[in-house]
Amino acid sequence: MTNPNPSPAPTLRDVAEAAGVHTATASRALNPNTRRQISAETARRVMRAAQALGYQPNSVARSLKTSRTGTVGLVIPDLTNPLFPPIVRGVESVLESGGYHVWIVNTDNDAERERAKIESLRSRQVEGLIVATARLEHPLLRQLHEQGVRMVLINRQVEHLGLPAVTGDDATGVAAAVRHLAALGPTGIAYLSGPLSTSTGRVRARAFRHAVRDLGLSDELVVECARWSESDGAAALRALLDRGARFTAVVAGNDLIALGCYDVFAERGLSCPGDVSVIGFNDMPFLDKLRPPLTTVAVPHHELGAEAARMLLDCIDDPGRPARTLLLPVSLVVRGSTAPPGAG
Amino acid sequence: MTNPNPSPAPTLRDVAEAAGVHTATASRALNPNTRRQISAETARRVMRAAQALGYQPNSVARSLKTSRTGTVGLVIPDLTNPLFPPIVRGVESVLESGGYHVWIVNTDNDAERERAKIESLRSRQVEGLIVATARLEHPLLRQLHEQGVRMVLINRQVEHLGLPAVTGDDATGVAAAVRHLAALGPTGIAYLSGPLSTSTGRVRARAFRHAVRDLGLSDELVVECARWSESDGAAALRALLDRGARFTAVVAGNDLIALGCYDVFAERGLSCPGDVSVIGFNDMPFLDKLRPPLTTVAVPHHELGAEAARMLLDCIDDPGRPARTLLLPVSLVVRGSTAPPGAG
DNA sequence: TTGTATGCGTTATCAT
DNA sequence: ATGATAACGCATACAA
Repeated sequence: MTNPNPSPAPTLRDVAEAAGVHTATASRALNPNTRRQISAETARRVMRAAQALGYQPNSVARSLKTSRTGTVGLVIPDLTNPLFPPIVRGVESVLESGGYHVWIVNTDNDAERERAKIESLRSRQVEGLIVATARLEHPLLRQLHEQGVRMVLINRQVEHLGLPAVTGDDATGVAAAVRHLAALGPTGIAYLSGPLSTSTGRVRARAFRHAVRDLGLSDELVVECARWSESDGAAALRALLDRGARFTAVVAGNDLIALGCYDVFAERGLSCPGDVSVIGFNDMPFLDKLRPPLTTVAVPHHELGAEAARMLLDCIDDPGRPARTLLLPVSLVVRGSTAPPGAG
Repeated sequence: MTNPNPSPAPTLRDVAEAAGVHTATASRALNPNTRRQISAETARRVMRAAQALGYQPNSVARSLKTSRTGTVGLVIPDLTNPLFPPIVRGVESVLESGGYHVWIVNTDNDAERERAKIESLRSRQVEGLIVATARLEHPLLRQLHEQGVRMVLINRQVEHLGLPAVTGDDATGVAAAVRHLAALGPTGIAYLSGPLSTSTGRVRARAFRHAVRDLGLSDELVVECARWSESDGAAALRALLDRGARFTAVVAGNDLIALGCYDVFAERGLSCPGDVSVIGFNDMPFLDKLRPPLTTVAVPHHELGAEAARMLLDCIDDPGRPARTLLLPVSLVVRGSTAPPGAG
């Protein structure tokens, strides 16, 4: 049953010999596009031989010959962040129907690892890249762009680079969050920002300042988190509390940062939403089952991935086409973590 | 800035010409293993030329020549299940330090998609497979095994196939869960099983029956879920309640099924753990923030992935080595979803 | 319709 | 130490 020493995989040559034709003929018979050049009879013979031998074309050889691999790379900062798997699925759903295969790599938010992984993707001749790790300053992406690498950014952008990108409408989402909190009653609103080295962090933070100022509120209560993580969110909120800031509502840069607030509430004996309301960003799975259920801004992650994939296919088909930025609509999802101050 | 028509990537030949040597010499100079055959002087010249041209070796061509791709495939049923990303990370961490790259594919729990993806991986000449989609009856995996494909199963096994596998110690975990519930007081315990077409489903269900029988309790309260999902878990619990079953505790086949129970509790006005205790399996992220925090059995997913990767490396190094099954220890994590009947 | 010949970019086996 | 040559498996321009 076990077969430690399998016979080598059959090649096109084996098929051709079995069918009594030349490899060129076999190649044409096996390829749907060229099959019509071949008599139906020989085509059948070849295909039968291939079937019998269990022939599977060697994509490596084919790619070398055609200089087309039919693969694109997808660069993700952290697959364990629930935000990204739906993006992956969206990307795959479109690219697969376009005949492409997706090579997912994880960078762990590490620039050196990112460099190595992208280098590996390129050496494997991917035909394009979908990148979710962009920072505002990103020499590597800049360089790739200058080298003519087909590339679409997702969720985040690079400054002054004119790269095609698909993101959620962060500014509108943050504004909606702030308005929702303000409508609950007079209040001070704090903002726990994601890293300002990313466009997402920067855009949301700026939108927060604008939104609170428009309402005549203070825009001073802002703390930056070093990473988009629970622990950094917790640290930021602790810092805010420790400096004696007065507020009854928190907007978090994303859901993970909001979850960090939950930890601090427990530590400090604060009730949410009674003492402090919190609002997240992304609407990652299972937020409705938290204590309390987290109010958040829903971003259509699957669609984000799908649209980015479509854009990449367009880039590959027509390299000269101008770069577009697509902003997908977001929506406020009100749950139990926001309420009028002093209520519940 | 934009470069729609980039110059073609430099090849080894370009480097050789620039350095004034033959391609063979350039190849040897650039490869750390063969560099010592070359004079230090020419090696330097070649490497400098490569640097200057921005040369990157073409892995496709190299793979064709060496018949080694340095890649392995990782077959995942559903990346959006929070259980799998940590496994992916574990696999990657080991394989990368072994010089391999991981190609992740998502099957969406669909057999046809699985077949297509694995075929694609094979045509791309992956050197081995780590498979997390196994069913007890799995003709495709059986066939691959007979063809001598190097393969390690993770989390689930195939019946009667003697494939190397790494899983959590499900039976011990379920037994611990049942004992925990029994210790809380006299009670009827129900079991919401995962699909019995998977080894994980089968092993856990059997362990449940044994555990309750050992305690002199009924083993009749078992319902099978068609999939490992929240909605199927909810449906199973509804079915149990609708047939008037009497129980004060539920063991769920995994955490998602347990989350489905939360939905039904809300629908039917049941309090957890007051009316019914629930216990999950896996300890996926964020369970501690649920209402109530979910008691569960923690499985070391990262380690699962890492060990499977080590096993695969062993299989590749020594194809003749006998298949081993590795059972990693699990641990009960008691949180708020379990309590003595009628309490809190 | 089919066969012949060539080359994709690289490495390995010969020579020298 | 380096160069010449061939070959990996396949697809295609060209010839027949």
